[in-house]
Amino acid sequence: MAVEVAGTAARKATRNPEASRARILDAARQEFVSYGLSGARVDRIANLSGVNKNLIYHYFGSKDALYLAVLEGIYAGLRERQRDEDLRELPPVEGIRRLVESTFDHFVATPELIRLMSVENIHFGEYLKRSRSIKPLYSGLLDTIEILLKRGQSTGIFRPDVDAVDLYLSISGLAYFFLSNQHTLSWLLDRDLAARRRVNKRRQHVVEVVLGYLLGSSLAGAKG
Amino acid sequence: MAVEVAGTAARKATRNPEASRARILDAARQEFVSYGLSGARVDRIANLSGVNKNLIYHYFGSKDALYLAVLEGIYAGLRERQRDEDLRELPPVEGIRRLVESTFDHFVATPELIRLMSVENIHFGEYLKRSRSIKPLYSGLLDTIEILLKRGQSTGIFRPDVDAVDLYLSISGLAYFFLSNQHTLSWLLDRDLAARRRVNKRRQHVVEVVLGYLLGSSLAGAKG
Amino acid sequence: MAVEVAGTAARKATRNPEASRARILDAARQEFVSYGLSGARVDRIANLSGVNKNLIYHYFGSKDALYLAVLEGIYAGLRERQRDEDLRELPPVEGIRRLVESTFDHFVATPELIRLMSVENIHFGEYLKRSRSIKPLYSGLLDTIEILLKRGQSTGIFRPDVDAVDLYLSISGLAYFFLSNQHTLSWLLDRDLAARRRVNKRRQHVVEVVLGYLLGSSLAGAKG
Amino acid sequence: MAVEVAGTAARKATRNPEASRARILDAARQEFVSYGLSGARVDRIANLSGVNKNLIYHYFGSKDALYLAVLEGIYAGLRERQRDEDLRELPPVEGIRRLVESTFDHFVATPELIRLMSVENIHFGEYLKRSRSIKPLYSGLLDTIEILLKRGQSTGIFRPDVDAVDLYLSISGLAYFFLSNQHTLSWLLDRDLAARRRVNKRRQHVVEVVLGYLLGSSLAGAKG
DNA sequence: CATGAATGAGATTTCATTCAT
DNA sequence: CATGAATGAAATCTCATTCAT
Repeated sequence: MAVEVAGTAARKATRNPEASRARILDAARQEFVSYGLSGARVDRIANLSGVNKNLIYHYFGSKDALYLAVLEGIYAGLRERQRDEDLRELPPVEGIRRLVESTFDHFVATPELIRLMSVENIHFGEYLKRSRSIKPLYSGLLDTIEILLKRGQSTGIFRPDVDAVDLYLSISGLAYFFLSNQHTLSWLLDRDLAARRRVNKRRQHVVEVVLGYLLGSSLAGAKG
Repeated sequence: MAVEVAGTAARKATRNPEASRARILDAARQEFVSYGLSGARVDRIANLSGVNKNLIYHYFGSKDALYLAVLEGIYAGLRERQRDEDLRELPPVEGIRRLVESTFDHFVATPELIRLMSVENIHFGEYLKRSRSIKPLYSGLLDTIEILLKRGQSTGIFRPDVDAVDLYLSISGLAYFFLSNQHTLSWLLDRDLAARRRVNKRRQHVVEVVLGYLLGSSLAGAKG
Repeated sequence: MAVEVAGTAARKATRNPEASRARILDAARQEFVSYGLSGARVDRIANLSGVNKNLIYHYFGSKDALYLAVLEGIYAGLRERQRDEDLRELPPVEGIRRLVESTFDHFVATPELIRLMSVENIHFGEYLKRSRSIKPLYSGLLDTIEILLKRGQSTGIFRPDVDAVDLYLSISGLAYFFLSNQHTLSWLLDRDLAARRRVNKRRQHVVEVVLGYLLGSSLAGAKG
Repeated sequence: MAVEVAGTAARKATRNPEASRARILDAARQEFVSYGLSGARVDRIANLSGVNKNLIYHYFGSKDALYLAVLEGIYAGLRERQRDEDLRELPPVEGIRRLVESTFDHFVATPELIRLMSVENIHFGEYLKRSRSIKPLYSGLLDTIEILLKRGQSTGIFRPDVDAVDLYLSISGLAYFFLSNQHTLSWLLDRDLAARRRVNKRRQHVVEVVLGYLLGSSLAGAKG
């Protein structure tokens, strides 16, 4: 009888275990994203998902385990979209540009990701480390970067001595900080960092910084 | 003649309000940094600081107000050390380099700052916005960057069309992400990002990225 | 097959929400009546009602809200028993006599009412004013008095110029003070005002005062 | 140096034990009157009186003892003003009228008295009973009433069989209820009972009720 | 006489979790 | 599979009172 209605309001029982499970996960993601791990409330998750609180424990065992399930789902989405393997064949500059842009875009499109990454680091990454599913997602990422770097360096367009890890951290960090700390920064700098124009501008800037660094002569490293 | 003993164990009452207040703030900083706002426990702060729990409420009024006091203290420290005004007189490249380095160094030296910034953004910056003391600290920062940029651009060493806000976000972000997300990144990338060598290398990299971007021709922005 | 045992000792959980709610309300009434609002203790209410303390918050939200619920229950009982509408048809003297007696009797039968009225006035009636349910109970009362007064005055038995509000206040006040201040008055006047004989005597006295006033010539108002 | 300033704001230390003691009592009266015994806060009394909290304990020993001191002060004032002995010589009607009026007037002039009487009865009169000073104040009251009654009855103007205790309770109760329950009654009856006109009207009404009863034929007691 | 600092016990309220059906 | 009722432990906060000077 129950009609599935999209939205966030509470709904009636479905007698459909898959749907219940999914709705719990959905609500939990919202809750953990909004309030962090300690700040999240199981009661609110139950209300939001429209299921009985006990079902949450039935399916997930504990608040912590539920958080971990949410975390895994979010990270899976991140790496799925980055799909870096496709980039390996591209011309190096184009490949890097695409990697920078897709990283930036995914961060922008999934603010939940940013917040959960912050939350997880507040908790010293201990839940991430418990996960079996997340780490494998990262296996190919550095390889992709390394391949693009090597190809770019072999033709002399990219500066030598660029570390793939550092480059990855820079690509992510240039987008991440801007987004993760948007609330404090907007206030402190008197700019609305969430404004569409600002975001677009930032995207271009990040690309320029990464490519400017890679393409620039290494003189920059010399004493100013 | 109670001897002041350094460390974290509880101590006896001091009958010295300044000292009590300071010890509470100290313990609170540790607690909020370790567990976030929701995860922090007033009991632990009382134990850690060696004062009666009530004294915390006597001096600070509430857990939230105590958090705000900690936040203000931390931010004051950040901007105090950045002391950007001194940099305005330097040659532009040198000025930027110093700004990058001091930002990086302060972040590294004050891991508490990074964590509290994360915590605060998880809470949408609402406590920061309540503070009267923090925002003024940021008033001169963008001016400094703008001055250095202008001077560098007027002699043609810096690329044109660089936005001071974007530059500041990049300088900070390149250091911040690496530090704030150290726990998850170390695990996912199979590198110990906290290792001294890694940190030093990162410092140099960040300088190179920023200067590489500023000094590089703007061709980088062109299609790959 | 848990057997319901009457009394005030704690009982096991009933898994019957109506019963739990009722037991909480019951215990709360006793507690607020005995100690006032500030003096009441949620812990005692929990013990007395035999439920977990949290259940009180689950059902009522806060100590204050629980107090309001108790207050509403008590007032509802008062006006229900007064059932003044029935009196409108009676001969005026008989109607007033019955009103006086039923008011007196209900006050005597429900000492909790008197105490809660005192408690509420100590708190400036602020909870009463928050209630949506109480005020409507009083809508017909003054009408009833007015009707009886008019009819008695038209035949000349009741003195003219009697204000219904004043009459109601006198009817209530003559009974109320005797009961509400019983403890101090018994001590100060060296009489046991709670004694059955005294109460019966007082009941008769109150009727006589009210009717004596209404039936007497208005000469009494003249300078002695 | 310290200048004595009238008012309720906190003042500096006076090094004047009598003044300090008086100021504490003053503030305590306000506090107990406003919030009752359980609701009163020692901290507020200290602030209000402008003395160190410890001094309160120095002079009065405990919150309870301070409350008792306030209570005694208030009751002393009541009986002092009633000065019923003066009334014994008056013509009976005049004597009763004066007693009614002075009781009413003192209640109106000293709202604190009404509230403390309520507070004390909420606490079952247990503090009053501990007082040595209060009870003696009431010794002559019933005698006065009895004398006036006897004289009025001997000349036939007053009805026979009037109990002095009942009469006293009626005189007080007719004024007390109107004042003590002003907050709830004003709300429930949709009348501002605190309005000057209302109070004046009530005063006259109370006199009329008492004298109407005393002067009326005892037929009123007969079945209506 | 007087004070500012500090305390301990206990108050209200919260919250993850389990019970009984 | 699913639920509404209930719980225990612990959280934040309050308040009368005492300490040390």
